[in-house]
Amino acid sequence: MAKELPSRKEDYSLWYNELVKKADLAEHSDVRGCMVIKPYGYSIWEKMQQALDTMFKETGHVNAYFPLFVPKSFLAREASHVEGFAKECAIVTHYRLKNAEDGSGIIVDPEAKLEEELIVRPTSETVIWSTYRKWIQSYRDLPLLINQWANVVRWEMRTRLFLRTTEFLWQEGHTAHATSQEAVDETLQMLGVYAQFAEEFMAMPVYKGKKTESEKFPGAVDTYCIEAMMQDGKALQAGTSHFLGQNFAKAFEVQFANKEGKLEHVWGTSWGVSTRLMGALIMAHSDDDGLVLPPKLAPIHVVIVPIFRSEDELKAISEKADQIKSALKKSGYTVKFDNRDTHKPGFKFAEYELKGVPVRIAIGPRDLENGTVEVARRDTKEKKLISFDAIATDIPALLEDIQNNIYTKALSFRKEMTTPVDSFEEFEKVLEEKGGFLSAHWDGTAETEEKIKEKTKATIRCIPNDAQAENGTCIFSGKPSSRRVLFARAY
RNA sequence: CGGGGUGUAGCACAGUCCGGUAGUGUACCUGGUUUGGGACCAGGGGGUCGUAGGUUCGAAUCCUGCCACCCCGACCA
Repeated sequence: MAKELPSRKEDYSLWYNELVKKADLAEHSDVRGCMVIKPYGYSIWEKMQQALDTMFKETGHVNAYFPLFVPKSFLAREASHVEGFAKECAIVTHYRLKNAEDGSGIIVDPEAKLEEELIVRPTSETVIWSTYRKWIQSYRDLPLLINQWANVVRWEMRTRLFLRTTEFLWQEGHTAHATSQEAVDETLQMLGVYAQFAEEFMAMPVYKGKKTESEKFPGAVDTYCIEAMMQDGKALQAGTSHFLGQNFAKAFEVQFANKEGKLEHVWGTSWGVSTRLMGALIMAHSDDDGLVLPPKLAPIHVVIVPIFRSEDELKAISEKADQIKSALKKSGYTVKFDNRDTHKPGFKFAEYELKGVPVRIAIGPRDLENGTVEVARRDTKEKKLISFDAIATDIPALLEDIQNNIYTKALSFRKEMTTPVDSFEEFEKVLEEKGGFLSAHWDGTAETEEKIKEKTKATIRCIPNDAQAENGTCIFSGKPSSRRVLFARAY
């Protein structure tokens, strides 16, 4: 049929692309590398935003908004930062168009060249730290705990819906502190917030850890991340939290007077998650029938599909549906009653499965007679009849069960896909045959990391925060190592 | 930026080798019959064939330039 998806096992990329389009989440736009997030996809992103925003506020942060444009000179102030982002910047050079004199159309007016080019922000550290300079004078101004919801542009060579687009939506937190310890604590706190969000809301287990020197954020002292496992055995970096040390404070001369009246540079952090989380959500749970949404992020929790032959039947069913709707609304659930008579029930069943609605209730003449409804859950596709009176208690319990079930499923999948390996032969073999995370000893050098990447395309995803001390030898160089790190091929 | 591929109706594609004025499926519209897992029948509307130029009586088709997108690398949230 028209909306059938390709098999997930056969071609994961194709399956992913088709699912994103057919479930009405997003599509490629006519603009290079950019994406249109469609209303249904955006409503899921809004649920994510809400949950995250609440968590940010609970940890003392407030929202603000900073400019889209970064003067070129700002970017240049932090050496490693500019080096990291220089290759992928969109640059505004002119501010006016005009009609071509030969009538060939609209051209850039060469007279309107900017004296200093403006970079479309790839991230906002530079704009924000140049502002913080004005805001921070004394220890009394600290800590400064600000988050921004924004769009950023990174001119990537190759793009993929949600995972890597030229423009993407995200949140970026930027904080300033009086002491190093406080900034480190903040960095780890926000990493914890991300991990909690991924696990509790997205039902997606993540490893928390630290990036290696070569993988860390340009301008950071330390980069921490959460890493998730996708169903095809590739890892996905789902969020990052950076301890910036005094790097940006020094670059932008942000100093404060401490209690002794001495000037000190402030300590910074930044942390972000993006619409990439949408890609993670899709790839963590969905199947060949379409999207599988965790109830906590589903824009529609329950859809009611009526099965009817006549107007009278529809009317009787509608009454029941309204009762269900208001009962579940009281418990905070969103219910959709799809009473369209332009589509058959079978079509609707398939459509809501494609869109990942966690619970479907079907009501037909038989149910009206027996005082029942048919309840189908999206995650396992199980169907059962329950009595009409049980809905108000059974459905909330079912939704909770779905949330737990998909988390448990993802967790056991990740466990299965995390393999300790002790030799390079084994490393290559497991990577090729099974994929997933490989827990292995590494000598700590960038050279070894790079060579393994060259040979296998696997990178060190992180040094897990909870890695236990364990003496071993590096799988590649044979040199001594004191703990295992996580390798994987990644998106 | 290197290597490969594709641009034809909203979407998916055929037609291109061998030039003769636009097709199929699906979606859409109308009418009817249907409705417990993606309905069926009949009728209908919709296309500057990516773009600019060239060859020709005649170009979706041949030639040249340009543009866009996709896949594989390098880069990355």
